[in-house]
Amino acid sequence: MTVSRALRDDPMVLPETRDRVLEAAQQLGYRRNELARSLRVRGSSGMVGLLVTNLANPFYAELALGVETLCAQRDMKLVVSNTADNVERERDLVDDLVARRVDGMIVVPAGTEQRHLAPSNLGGIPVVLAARRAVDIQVDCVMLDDYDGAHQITSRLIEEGHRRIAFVGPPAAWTSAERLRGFRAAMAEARLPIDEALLRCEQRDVATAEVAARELLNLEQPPTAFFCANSRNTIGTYRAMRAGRNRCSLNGFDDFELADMLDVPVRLAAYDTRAMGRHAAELLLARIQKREPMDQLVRQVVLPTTIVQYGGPMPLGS
Amino acid sequence: MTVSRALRDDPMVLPETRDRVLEAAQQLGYRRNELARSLRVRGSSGMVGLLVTNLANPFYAELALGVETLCAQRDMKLVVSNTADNVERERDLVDDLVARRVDGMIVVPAGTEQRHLAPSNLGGIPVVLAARRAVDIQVDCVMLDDYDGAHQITSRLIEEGHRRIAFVGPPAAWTSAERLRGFRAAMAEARLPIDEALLRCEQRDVATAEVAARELLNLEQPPTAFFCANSRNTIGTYRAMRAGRNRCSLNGFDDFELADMLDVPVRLAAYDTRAMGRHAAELLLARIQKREPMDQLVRQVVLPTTIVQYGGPMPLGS
DNA sequence: TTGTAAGCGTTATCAC
DNA sequence: GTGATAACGCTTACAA
Repeated sequence: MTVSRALRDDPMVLPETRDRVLEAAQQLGYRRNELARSLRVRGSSGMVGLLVTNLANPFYAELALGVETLCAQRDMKLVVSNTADNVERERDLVDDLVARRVDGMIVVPAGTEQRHLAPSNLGGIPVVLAARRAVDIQVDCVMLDDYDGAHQITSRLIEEGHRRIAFVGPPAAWTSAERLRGFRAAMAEARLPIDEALLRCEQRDVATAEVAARELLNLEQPPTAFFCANSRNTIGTYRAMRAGRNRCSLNGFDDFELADMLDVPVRLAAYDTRAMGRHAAELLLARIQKREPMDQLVRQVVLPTTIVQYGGPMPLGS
Repeated sequence: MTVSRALRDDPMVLPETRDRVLEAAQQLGYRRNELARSLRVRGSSGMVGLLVTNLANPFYAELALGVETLCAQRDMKLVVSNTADNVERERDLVDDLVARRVDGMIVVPAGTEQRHLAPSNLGGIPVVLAARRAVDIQVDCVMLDDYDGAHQITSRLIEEGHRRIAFVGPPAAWTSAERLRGFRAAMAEARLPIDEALLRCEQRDVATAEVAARELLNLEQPPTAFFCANSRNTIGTYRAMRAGRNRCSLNGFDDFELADMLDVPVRLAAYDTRAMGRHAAELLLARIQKREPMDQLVRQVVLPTTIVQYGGPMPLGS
């Protein structure tokens, strides 16, 4: 008992005793068993769960780092898993995190089926959604102003005279859908028709994006500009443009390394991914520490995007 | 007790009873407490620790994904932390992983001071080192043939007639030191002197690498070729070359996205990072399952590098 | 096939 | 200030 107190820096123990205990522990290589501790002290396993769709994507890696940084400050450990955009798997992983009694979790939801993320299914463990919006559930989330970023970029293209603008992006997980919505809205506001043949939303990686872009470039009436809904698609499109020696306007979502070094001007809706991770962690840690019931009042953080332009003037339309 | 058995799929329970239990559990949203379970069943918290130096570095993100993939197959969870190349922090994190009774851990050691990673200090928990060599301790590790990759690249440069070759890299953590050793060896074999003014080993990120490369390019006798010890330095050097409109031979370690799209030819010692993560996880899982004492026989996996060349013929020396 | 008792390593509570 | 006792939720061993 005294050992327990000493290791916990409880003031109810003589400094001398404390020192003797610590020394003995040192000698024996003794370490308090955190498993046993968390079993007794409920609501403090000292672990936070993080579920992302693809760890190797620089985007989520940055997000993870942001989360980790903040958690590390509070001496909390991160349990990270990959959902691979699979809702089934996500459900299982969430389940496991609950069973492990993590103090909270941050999830990039794989889909719009999110019932398993509702507070009532988590035994009171707080959740924060990141990067994607909550659908039909009341939980904190931090996301990007996807709609606005897409709207801004599209509007600029229209101002520059573009009429045939292609949209290439990943399957319509929420963020991509929002970006498409911003694109459509900007076109509608300018009373421009959308050629559905110029919309391609199935590309998850660079290789498939390149194929899709090439097909678009080979159309009888190719687009004069591309709006790519994420970095994978921007890079794939760039590859296709370069291979075909095409010269149209390249625009996209997400900044990426070397974007400013391409031999084609690029305009991007950029943002601070790491900050997003930090914000998510902040929301979560606030819930954890204040022990607020999850149904308190839901907080939403929407981070802005910044339009950046690399490599000289953008090609004009028509 | 029967519940415990039913949830564990113990055959010693009537199928009917089992079904009733499972249904009730479903109804009540009951989940077995994994913390309590791991407390009783020693050596199976179902968690693996992963310590990397920088999560946001695509290199480690890929490594993490490789590890995660394999662990997920065995239904093990990953506790990931960032050491930020800080040995003190690494020591604390290792300590915490031991206290959490992880089933094993994979560590990218921050330095050469690795006593805290020796089996005797881990209470029997197996470790595998990744990416960097074990120093003065007997543990499994999986690494790259850093020496050979650097040697090959340098040799080619010499064949191409280069005499003034600059080496730019991060501080001499093991991998960088090995690469420098390979560089020196190739030069020595060709009986070429090394101009120590062309060696810069302090750059951890792209920005500082760019500065270092610019300084080298501004020397009275600038190098005719660069050998960069990692992707951060390769990219930084590329930026400096491009800004200065210099045209010398660009070579480096690590493949990276868009390397093939630069407007300068590049030669790289490339390798499969994800495979490295998988190998590390395989070694670890083997130890975990076989419950081999850590001092059994140490396994080392050395992964080869492949020289790739992008963007046409490389500039010749002299 | 099911239930009982003990114990995993810690901490809350209450005596001393 | 220190120590005994019970309890956290589970599983192993054994009895019913």
